[in-house]
Order: sequence, then C-alpha cells, then structure tokens
Amino acid sequence: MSSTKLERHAEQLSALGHPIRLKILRFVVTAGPEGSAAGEIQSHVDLPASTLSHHLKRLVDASVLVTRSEGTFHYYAANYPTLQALTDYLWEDCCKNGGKPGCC
Amino acid sequence: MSSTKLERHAEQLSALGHPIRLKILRFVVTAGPEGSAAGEIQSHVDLPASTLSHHLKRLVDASVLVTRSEGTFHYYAANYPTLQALTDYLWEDCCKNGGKPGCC
DNA sequence: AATCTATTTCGAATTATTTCGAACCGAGCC
DNA sequence: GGCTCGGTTCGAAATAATTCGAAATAGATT
Repeated sequence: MSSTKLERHAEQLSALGHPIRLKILRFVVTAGPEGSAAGEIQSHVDLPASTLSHHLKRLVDASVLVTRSEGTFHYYAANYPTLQALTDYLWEDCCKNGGKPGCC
Repeated sequence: MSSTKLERHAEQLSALGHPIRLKILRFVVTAGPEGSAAGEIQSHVDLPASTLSHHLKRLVDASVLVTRSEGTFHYYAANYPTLQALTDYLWEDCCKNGGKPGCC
C-alpha cells in the first residue's frame, strides 16, 4: 500500500524488463485501446497458458496493462496514461543542476 | 553477444526496474552530461560501496549509463540516446492495427 | 446438469538477483 | 617503497523471479 512514486515506477520498469513481457506489451500496444484477448496473446508468444497468465498478472499488478472481461474472454490493453507518466519520469528534472542547454 | 533489439531493451528496462538503480539514474540525469562521481552517488543513495558498484555495473552493462575516469574518480553519466531509444520503443507501432486516432 | 472452452490459481523445482564484508587494484603523495 | 584514498571484484548467503503441469474456476452450449 505505502509505496513511493519511485517504487511504483521501478515496479513498472521491472515488469517491462523481461523479454516476454515486453513482447506482450508491444503486441497489445499495436492492438490499440481495445487490447487483445489472452488467447490471441498466447498464440503470439507461444507459451503455456499458466506461464502467460503469470506474466499478464505481473503487468496488470504494475498497472502497465488494464484488463476487462467479455464472457469467458479476458482482454488486455496498454494503460497509456501510466506508460506516458513512466517515460516522462525518466527525464524529469533533467540537467536541473547546471546542464548545458540541449542535453535532453 | 547475439541479442535482439527486444532483448536489449528488456535488459535496459530491467536494469532500471529496481528502486536504487532508478534513483541512481535520476540523480545522474539531474547532474547533466558530465555525470557524477561514484562517491557523490554513494552519499546520495547511502549504500556500501560494493553494493553500489554492483548496481552501477548493471546500469553500464545495459548501456543506460556511460562511465569515464579522471584520476581515481569514476564518473557516471546518463546515456541520453539509449534512454531516448528505449522510451520510443515502447510506443513504436502504436495502434498500427486499426486503433482510433488519438490513442497515443 | 453435463460439458466444452478460455483462463487463472496452486505448488514446487529451478534459476537469477540482491546484499555486503573482505580482499584487491590503481593513482597520487610523502 | 610504503601509505592512503576512491572504487571494483570475489565469494557466499538470503531472497525473489521464472517455469509449467495439474487442478480449479467461470461462462457459454447442448
């Protein structure tokens, strides 16, 4: 519950810091805001369902992905605002301490 | 050696996916292109030198940071082009498959 | 209600990460 | 040479992540 902004963002980067999970993100990013179903993702990454489910949970827990159900299908989509905030965070305060202009 | 773009980027995200290493990155980012010496970083993160050195090595190995020596001082600076390419990678091909405009 | 389909949870083995003291290395100085 | 200062490498223990089969769940279909 109590976690700083630094810790939440580290968790998000860590969630993305695995080849399979990064591949999953990029797949659902291309799929747009509707996202794609777990089964579609599975045939793209070619993994046992239980392993895939673990990775999807990790991404949702870090709120990199959002999920929604339609019948028995579970759709996963990129959480665009979270992703934007994450990439912004890396550059925040860049060259605050006397950097030459143009360093970022 | 043989590693795909996906794997290299996953490694970079994984390197940043640790609270201490993310804190280190943000510290050297504010320090600008000259970076800061290991000792300065150490007093900012308050860690045994050996632990810090391990984290710095991880960041340099992922080429998130670059390093240079001046006498006995070892300076670390953010690798801006690498960081830029990394953040771009996450959004690449966004909504390629029929996303509504404005989704990214 | 039985069954099929889509997906998650459990459990346990394997593998990787994190941590830090102790030993080590290189540069500068007396 | 011998000493100190700034950092790194070694080694080994504690902790966490990854993997996947088997069992469980939940909705749709007959």
